[in-house]
Parts: sequence; C-alpha cells; structure tokens
Amino acid sequence: MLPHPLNLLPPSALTLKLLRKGVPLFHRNDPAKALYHVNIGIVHLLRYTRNGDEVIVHRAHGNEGFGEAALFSPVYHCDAVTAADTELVCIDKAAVLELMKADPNFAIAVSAHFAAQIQNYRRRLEILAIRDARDRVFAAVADGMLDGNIKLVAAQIGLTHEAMYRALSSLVRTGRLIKTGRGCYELKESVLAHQHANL
Amino acid sequence: MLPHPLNLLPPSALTLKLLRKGVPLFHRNDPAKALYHVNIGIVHLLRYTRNGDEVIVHRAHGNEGFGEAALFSPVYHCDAVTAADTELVCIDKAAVLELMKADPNFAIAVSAHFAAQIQNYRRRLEILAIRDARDRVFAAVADGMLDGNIKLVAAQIGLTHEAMYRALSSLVRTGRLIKTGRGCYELKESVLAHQHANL
DNA sequence: GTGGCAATATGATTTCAATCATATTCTGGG
DNA sequence: CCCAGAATATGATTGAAATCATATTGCCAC
Repeated sequence: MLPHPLNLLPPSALTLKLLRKGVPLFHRNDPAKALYHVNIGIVHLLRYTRNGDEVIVHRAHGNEGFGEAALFSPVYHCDAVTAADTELVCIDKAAVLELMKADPNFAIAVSAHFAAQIQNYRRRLEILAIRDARDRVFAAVADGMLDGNIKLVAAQIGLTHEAMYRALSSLVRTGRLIKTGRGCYELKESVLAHQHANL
Repeated sequence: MLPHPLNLLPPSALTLKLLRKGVPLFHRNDPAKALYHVNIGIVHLLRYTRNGDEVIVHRAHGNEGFGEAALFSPVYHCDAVTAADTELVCIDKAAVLELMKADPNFAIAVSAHFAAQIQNYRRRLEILAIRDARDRVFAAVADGMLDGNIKLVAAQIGLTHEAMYRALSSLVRTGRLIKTGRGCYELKESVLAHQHANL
C-alpha cells in the first residue's frame, strides 16, 4: 500500500482514514504532526493571498504522498482539504523521524524515495517546457508516460485530450509513432535499432 | 557555495570544475560516482530513444544540483553534458553516503533538502497547469517567483516574456496587481488585509 | 444481448498566446 | 559621458491549441 520505505514503519505509526469531499486535514500554521499518502481520491493543498484569493499549491491524487515537508517543519505551510471522497494513510511524523535517527539505512531510503520523485518532477517540467504539442506528446511517450489513461496523461502534460489525440494521430501519420491498437501507441523502432537488437 | 547540508561535507569530498561548453560529465550506465552542483552555466541531462532521438530529461542551471539519484543507484540513467561554459562542484557519492550512515542528522538534513525541492517542483507544476496566462502569472507572483529577472520567470512558467509582460499589464489594469516600479509588481493588498494589518 | 457510459477519435470554429516588430528605459564598460 | 546591449514594454499579425460538436468503439452492468 505505502511505497517503500514508508511500508517499513510500524503499524502503530499509520492511520487509515476514509473521508468525504471537503474535509480539512490541516491548516496553515497548525503543528505539523503527520505526512500523508493518498490511496484513492484527491487532496488539495492551498494557500491564501492577503486578498483572500485561494491558490492551489498542489493537488495530490491517488497513490501519491503529500506533506513530506512537514517532517522538517514545526508547522504546516498550507491548508489541506479533500477535494473528493478520499482514502488516505496518515503517517506519524515523530515515528518517521525516530526511525530515521535510529536506522541510517531507513533515512537513506527516505532520501532515495524523495530523490526519485525529484527526478520524476524534473522530467515532467522538462516535457512541459516543450512548446509544440506534437513534440511534447512524443517526449511523453518516449518517457513511458502512456501506460493507461490518455486523458490523464494529456492533463499531466498540459494538453486537452483532443489536442493529445490529434498530436498522436499526427505523429503516427508522420511515422514517428506506431499505433498498436485503440489508445495504444509506441515509439517507432528504427532499422538501426532493429540491427542493434539482432546483434 | 553549496546549499545546506552538502556544505557540511569535508572539502576532500568536493572537486571544483571549470568546463567549456560541450564537455560530457558522465554517460548512461557509467558507474555512479558523484552528484553535482552547478555554480554557473548549464548542464543538460539527456536520454536517447531507440531511434537515436535525443530527449532532454533536465536542464540544470546556475545554483542547482543534479544527479542526486546517483546516490542511490550503481549507475547513471542518463548522459550529462555541459550546454555552456560551466563551473560546477563534483560531490563524491561515497562521502555523502558515509556521512549519512554515520550521522543521522545529516541524513535527515539531506531528506529535508530533497523534500523542499519536491515542494518547489510541485508548486511549479501546479502553476503550469493553469491555462490562462493572466491567472498563471498571478499565481506565480502570489508564489513570490517575481524576484529579479522577469524573462527567467516567464520561461519557468511556460510563457514568452511578451506574454508575461502583457499579462502583468492586464493584471495591473484589472486591479489584481500593483506596479511598484519598472519590472516590479506586487499583489494588491485588500482593504480587509489593511484592516488586519492595523489590528 | 443490449443499454448506458466513458474513452477514443476527428471536424469546425474561435480564442489566446506566439511571433515579429518597434520603442523606451536602464545598466555597465570604455 | 556616451555607447552598446539587455530588460522592459506594447502593437500587429499569425498560428496553434482550446473549445464546441459529433461520431465511433469498447466495456461493464443488468
């Protein structure tokens, strides 16, 4: 359920919560007591400008953690509220820090977990920096993002699903991708790559 | 020079390098021996598709680290090459891991450093998900990104500088921002906020 | 099987940001 | 001081993706 290494924590450190949409989890400046992992649903992290304008800092979806920074801060720096019916795991901050202190390998694993996320976010940002929709979609496919729902990927790379479908069609037409089925696309394998595979 | 906590490492773990544009730092599948911190310049992290198409995974600019994942992997997963004349610090992976094992507080600080970056990247992705240029610029300003170079911020939030200037003008015209000088903009402070400040 | 719904897919039109152009202001170097 | 170059700023035009519309396909529940 929880991604490694958080699954190494004792069950006593974890609380499963089932929440309706619109339930606040914490508020800004509340003492930071836990980080979270969304199993199913959506949680919005919000800040407010001096005007009272709401600014969404992050939307945490299924199978995604949030509030990791709470580990290293005495208080939360934003509000969190469920934006849909949500199942999540509440992870006790003190327990995590204790285990990190006691077991260097756990601490290193936590760092590794974070580093992997950093890598992932950087890649996504790099893809979003590509202006042309075709090139952007191509980069996403090359990155292996196209496993499953296309509409989801479209949203992740900042396109409407229509634009994404059109880009995919165009990439197939120009021979950069191959359509292997309804909603299934693959990178074209070059002759060179085939030769390489046959070595 | 190096961001905390990497500045706690012994000098023996660090190597300053001055490199011309186009110098490769490592290749995919090379044994991962170091992570890096760019002082000045640009480093491109690249992968190649089976076709030989080059895909930029990340562009590391001044005052930015890269290759953190090398800490937790026996080999690099992409190529790195300077994309401009570059000054960078080469950080010995073994030294970092040793210190993390020996000093839990250092390991925790490394995690904190990574967690802060995650937070930052998530915010940037959330801003990029905003379609309307005005709303996007507003969110960026609300996020305090507008300290210094506007063209840089424009690039970070996926707009041309022209579009950014226009959005800023429009936001000032509609009263959402206040122009405090050439290239200087601030969130409008509401009457409510003033009342609050006067309490 | 079939009825309903969501994902996939493409067409027509509009809109908004990119592009190209130009002017002004600031800054740093000689 | 003056000049070059960069950042700031805005106008005109173009182009590409959003939007709105409409099928088609696949899938799950009944």
